[in-house]
Amino acid sequence: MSARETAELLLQVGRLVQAEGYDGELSPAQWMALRFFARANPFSRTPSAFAEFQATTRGTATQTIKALEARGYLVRQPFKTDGRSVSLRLTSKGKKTLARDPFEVLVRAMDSLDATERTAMRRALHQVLSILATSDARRQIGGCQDCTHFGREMSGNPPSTGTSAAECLLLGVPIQPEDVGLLCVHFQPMNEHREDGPTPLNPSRR
Amino acid sequence: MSARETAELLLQVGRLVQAEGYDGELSPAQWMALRFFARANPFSRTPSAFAEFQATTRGTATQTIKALEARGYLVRQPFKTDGRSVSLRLTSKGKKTLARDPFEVLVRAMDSLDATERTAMRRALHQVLSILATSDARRQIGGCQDCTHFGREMSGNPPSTGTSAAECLLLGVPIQPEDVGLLCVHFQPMNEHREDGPTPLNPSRR
DNA sequence: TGCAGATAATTTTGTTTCGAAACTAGTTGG
DNA sequence: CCAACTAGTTTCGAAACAAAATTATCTGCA
Repeated sequence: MSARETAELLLQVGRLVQAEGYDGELSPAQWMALRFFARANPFSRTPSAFAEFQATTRGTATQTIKALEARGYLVRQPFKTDGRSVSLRLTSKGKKTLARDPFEVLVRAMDSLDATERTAMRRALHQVLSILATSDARRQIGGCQDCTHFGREMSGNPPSTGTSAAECLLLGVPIQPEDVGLLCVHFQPMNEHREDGPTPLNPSRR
Repeated sequence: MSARETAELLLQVGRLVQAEGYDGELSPAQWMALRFFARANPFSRTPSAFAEFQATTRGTATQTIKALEARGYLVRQPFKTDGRSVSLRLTSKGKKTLARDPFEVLVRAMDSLDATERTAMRRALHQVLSILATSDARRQIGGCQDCTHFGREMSGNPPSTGTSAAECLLLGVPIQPEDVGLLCVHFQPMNEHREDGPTPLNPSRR
């Protein structure tokens, strides 16, 4: 019983925040895109990554992005290494706008919880999210901290003074310290490896 | 920092569950309506109440309801006491459908949490919800348990064997025991009374 | 090398959702 | 009996959306 009640509360909060998104300036989907591109790491600032994050199709994602681009919130930049991909970046207007994100009311609400409560909530949400993701064969997107592919290699010989270099074991490339906390499409949660081979990046939605 | 992270997780869960709603049979808004009318008390089975619950406009609510009605999930019944109001009720088809609610995956996910975690989460969500509601001058909707207008009156003289009759102090009418847990438009949360007189039921949205 | 198949993004199409505003009809209070 | 209010509906235009087709690019393999 309590499970259903809690689930309903969660849904209700989600709905309220969503409704908050219709603030005249941007739509909920557009806010989400702005948030995503602000927090995605360099590998992941693409329409496809956003589509996956938003649990929608690439077509829809493209349209959302196009609208933001046309109004000067985002700029695109082709990848050097892959001519098909494009990288989206927030303009200064985009960054400034993000400060007015209606979602901030939720952040403030969270802030008013005491620390233990908030921690419990975060852990619980984390678990719920991973259950949802597996039950629906949907990939989740997260940062390096909890990712299987994250590796740290000590360099510098005196261990006490050595610096640790972050690296993505999947791509075999170094990771800038400031990028560790950012969202990544290649995110693979710890302790639940899948056996279906290389990452399927084009999920057939229902 | 942790506040923002937690808020983002919450939003993400909300988004996933929302996407879950597109299951071919009904839309997310329609699922929500079905859930609402299944859980609303007799006072509250109206389009206006649903609009408020869903944090949307009455126009939009009407359309959602109309679609469900046309397809046999809901039936309408005019109020006897007020010729303007209508009361919506789930048909047996509607009830049967609710068993397939995609939202159930969230309930199951909640169920897999251990009890203390779930309780913490519920308390936290509760608090977040009331903060959001006040910050946006939006009414929340809940059941009698936490409502200011809820009164219990002892009847039957030997106190040990007496039965308690539930009553709504706002409307001055008795409440059936089975209705106590249901959602009510007139819900007024405990310990945060407002001073703006009688309930404003037609909030000008933004 | 050349070609088949996969992938990234976009375009297109038709449906659905949504908010806003206008509108109808019933109600309430003076 | 009339003005103000309220419940619900209708209409409209702007989006969000999924689905499918399209283009350009990349990758693997023969």
